[in-house]
Formats: sequence, C-alpha cells, structure tokens
Amino acid sequence: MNKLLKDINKEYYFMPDATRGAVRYLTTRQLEETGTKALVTNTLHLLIHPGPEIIEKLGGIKKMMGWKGLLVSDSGGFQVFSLIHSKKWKGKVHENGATFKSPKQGDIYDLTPESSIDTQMKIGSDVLVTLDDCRDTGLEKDKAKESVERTLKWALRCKKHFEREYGGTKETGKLLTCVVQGANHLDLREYCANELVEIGFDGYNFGGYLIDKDGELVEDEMEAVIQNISKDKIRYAMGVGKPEDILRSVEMGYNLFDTVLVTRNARHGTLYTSEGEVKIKNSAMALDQNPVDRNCNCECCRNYTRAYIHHMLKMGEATAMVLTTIHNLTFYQNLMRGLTRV
RNA sequence: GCAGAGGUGGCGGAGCGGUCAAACGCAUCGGACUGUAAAUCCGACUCCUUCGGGAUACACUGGUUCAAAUCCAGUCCUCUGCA
Repeated sequence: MNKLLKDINKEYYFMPDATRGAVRYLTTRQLEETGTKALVTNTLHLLIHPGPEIIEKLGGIKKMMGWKGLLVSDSGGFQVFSLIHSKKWKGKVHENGATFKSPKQGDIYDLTPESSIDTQMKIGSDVLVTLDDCRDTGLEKDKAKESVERTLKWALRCKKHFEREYGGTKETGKLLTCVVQGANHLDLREYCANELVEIGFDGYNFGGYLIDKDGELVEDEMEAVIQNISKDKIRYAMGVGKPEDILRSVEMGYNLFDTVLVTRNARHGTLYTSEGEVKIKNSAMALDQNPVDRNCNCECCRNYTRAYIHHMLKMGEATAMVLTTIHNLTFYQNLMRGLTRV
C-alpha cells in the first residue's frame, strides 16, 4: 500500500481551512505550534487568486506558506454549491462543471473535473479531491439522483485525467480522493459510495451538507456511506464539525475532519474550552481574570486573561483574533491527539 | 450687549402638525455561524404587560389645535459672527 496513505491512516486529523492559502490570522509557525499537521486549501478560491500559473511559478502553496505538513486541496465542489447554485455568484452549473463570473473582476472561469485536477496539481497538494456536484441535504430524490450521477461521472473524469495527464499516484506520489453525495437518501448514499469504490480511489469523503434543519449531524447518511468504505482508505468527513460531532464521526469510522467553525468562531468570540463553549465577548467576561481555559497550555491561555481577550476582541484588535484562533485550534488539536491510537 | 443658528433616546444625527416610542450610524446586550464571499450576519435596546396592548417621552413652563418633537410666547442653556 502507498506509504502516504498508510501514514495518514495512522492518525486522526483536524485540518483547519487555509482556503486562500492561509489560515486566517495565523502565521505558518503559529499554526505548527497549535499542533496542526494538515491543512485544507481551496481550488476555486485559488483559481481566481492568485491563479494556478502564479502558484506554480512560486513553487506551490506549500512552498509559498513554508508549510511542511500535509496539504489537502478541496475541489471547489462546495463553492459551486454555496456560491453558484445558491446564486450568490453569477454562473451556471452544467454537465461539464461550472462556468461562473468572479464577482470582483468579472472574469469568466470554467471549473471542470479536469481543470480542478490541473489546478490542484499546480497548488501542489498531497491529497486531491475530485470535483463533485454538492447540494443541500433536504433534496428531493430526483435531484439527489442527478447530483449523484453527475458526481460519479466527474469523479471518473478526474481519475482518468489524473492518471493520463500526470501518471496518477505512482508518478506523483499524491493521493486522489472522491466525494460521496446522495443527500438524505440513504440508498443513494450507498449507491454512490459503491460506485465510487468500483472506480477506485485512495479516499472517500462524506460530502454534501452535514447538518439537518435542526442543526443535527446527519449520522444516518454518514453511516450509510462509511459502511461501504474500507478502513485502509481515507475517510474524510468534509465540514465536520463541532467537537461532539467529530467524536461521533470518529466512532463511525471517519478519520479526517475540517470545519470553518474553529477559526470563524474564534474571530467571532465563541471559544472552545474543557468546560464547554465560552462566549468571550459577553459582558460577564469583562473582569474575569482566569485564562480562557485553565486546562489549556496555548499561548493565549498561558499569558492572558479572559478579561483582556474580551476587551481586545470587542475593540476589533487583530491580536485578539490571532490569540483566539490559536486557542480554538489548539483545543481541537488536543482533542484529536486524545483520539489518536498510539 | 447686538445679529444669526440651535437644544431630539447612552452618543452622533434625521424628522418640522396626525401614518413617531421617533429613520440611519455608533455604543450596549444577546444569539447564530459546520468541504470560509464571514474582523460576518440576525435580534433586542423608555417603563410595565395575561404580548392584545397600556403608561410616560423630543431643554423647561405655559398656550394654539380634535391632534404638537413639529406652530406661538416666555424662561434657561449652547454655538457662530459683530461689538
């Protein structure tokens, strides 16, 4: 078996999102200090800025960031869903991918299964993701079926392109993972997973929207997928999640995770601690001289009080966002460390 | 002292007879955020309420009017010119 795949499957990973080639507010060094071992970056964002050609000339995102850990690149499928399907950006999703206009420059872009792979190759990630047709979880069956069929077709095209154009894993050393769709139709989830296994990938990622209307993790959907996936493959639960949701997903058998909640909540004032969520901007924190989490040894908790973080974050000081991001990420990485089999 | 302008909710600032408990900003107080268009977004923000409403409110005191933050008079303040 491929060594990289084997190594990845030794651990559980929480991967902060370096969407545009940076985890907001943290330097690469600070990122390392939180215990972070893997990052996710985004094809669609990087396709627009700075563009694959520039990234390639600069030696790839890892070199640009000075990042020595693992780098996963998301295919842009989720952005097609969240920006183009939902009409926040002008564009169309069609059989061949998505064609859209960047909102600031107005340039027209095409994201196809092949161009997604090409861009990810130029990004220089270690683990690639096939372009998928991501939709909402409460989707009617015919639409869900459509998204599954398209996702399967695109996955196959990605794989063929990855192999023909680049020589596949053998030549590149990179892994190719795919995304399982099917919304909340368990039979479709199963079908999609099995068809993808038939094509053959290094990893099978749970895709789509992972929270139902009530904010509950779609465990039955996740189960329907994971039951069909071999443990020697990557099982990435895309967008999962809150600490308790990660724990549930780990029980099910997933081993890679990412969510924007960690860093976004840090910036917005919701901090994760050993005693639950702390809303650091709440007035109750104004005179609290305890660290954010007394059981945490991160730079934020070692050196500063809740009251100080409260004040700085309310004032919009960037330093506060740096510190809260460091804290939340450290909390998550400690959580993952506790799960890793020794 | 004379001549102008003005005094509105915690602050800035609209409104200039009824549809005003008073736009909009800011501040404050909550909440949300799940493969990041997010240092964002949503709500509350006079008091009481059985959530239908009710009671006080636009410097102060009177007045005109069915009705006044809005019109009139006086008082007290503030700012800008000229002395």
